[in-house]
Amino acid sequence: MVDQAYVKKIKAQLHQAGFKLTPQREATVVSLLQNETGHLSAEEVYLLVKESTPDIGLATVYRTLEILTELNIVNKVSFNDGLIRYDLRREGAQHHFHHHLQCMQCGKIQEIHEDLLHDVERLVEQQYHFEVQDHKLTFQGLCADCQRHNREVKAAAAQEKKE
Amino acid sequence: MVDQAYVKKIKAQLHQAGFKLTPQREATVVSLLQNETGHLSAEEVYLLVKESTPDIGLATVYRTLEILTELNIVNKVSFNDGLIRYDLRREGAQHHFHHHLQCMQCGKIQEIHEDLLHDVERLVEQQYHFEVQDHKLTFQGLCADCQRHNREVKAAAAQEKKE
DNA sequence: TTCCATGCAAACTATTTGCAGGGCC
DNA sequence: GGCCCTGCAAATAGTTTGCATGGAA
Repeated sequence: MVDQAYVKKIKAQLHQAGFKLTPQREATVVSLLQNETGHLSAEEVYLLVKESTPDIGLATVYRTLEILTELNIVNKVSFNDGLIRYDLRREGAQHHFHHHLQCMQCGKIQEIHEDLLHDVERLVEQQYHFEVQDHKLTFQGLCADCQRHNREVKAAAAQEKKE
Repeated sequence: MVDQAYVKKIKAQLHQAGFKLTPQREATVVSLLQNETGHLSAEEVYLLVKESTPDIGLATVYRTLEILTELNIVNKVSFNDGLIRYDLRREGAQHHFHHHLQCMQCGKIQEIHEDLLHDVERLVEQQYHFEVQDHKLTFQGLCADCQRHNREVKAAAAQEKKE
């Protein structure tokens, strides 16, 4: 279920930076991998890790997430709910962090892994002389499910009016 | 210095939503307008407003910023420093929130008011069936000043090596 | 032994809330 | 009078830090 090769790679990255992959850190990484698109907060990661490693402390989770952020294995993201959320970069996604679709009705967060910004980044570099290293892009709007749901509600209301 | 017509418009928006433009609220709006690209935190807004309205409370600033957010006059933004920052939407920028360039070296935040995402949004709507209402886009990298600075440092180091 | 890493608890910081008072319609 | 708004202080919530302990090299 979890990509062991990726865990190994992360272990190597930690070692190279002078950190060890302790059982707590490994359990944290595994939880993140098992919820790759979960956009988990520190607390949520903590609760998940606790299932496999019950006596881990919340502070350790915070410290691990901080290390993973430093190593650019995860990115901090925020969807304006007051929490920092931790989002795993995909293996190999060195220069292209994925994009998000945030539904303002149901709150669901979808991911887009296609690189949509290549041309825009070239333009920014040329026009604003800004050297782009990374980006964060979130679209806010209505997901397909909520659009359908709204259409149905609207149709039902029209029907009722007619009767 | 401050666009009075815009203040009036905001006043009208508040009224329409059932709020009053009290002196405290007006002072807060004016401070935001005077620092349109300042990406101020609540605390920073508070300190600025205090200059003109010394006995305003921090809670009032928070409450005002919350109202302005609801009315889509400001947007909350976050640059991963743990603070919520409040960014004035431009008058008329109903459907297009501006973009940000965040320099990872000096921390400066630049704004881009050109709409760069029109085509990308069409693509998202067609391909992902997501109805885009708004977006948040931040590029992270090196601003022109820091690039120049780095080149100079590098050149000086090379020069020193030669001598 | 040395050094990193841990869990716990305390500290800290940003933000929110409760409440009594005050002003305006 | 009723209602919204305010300032203050207290409460809350997320995150960070200090410290004594423990384990691996």
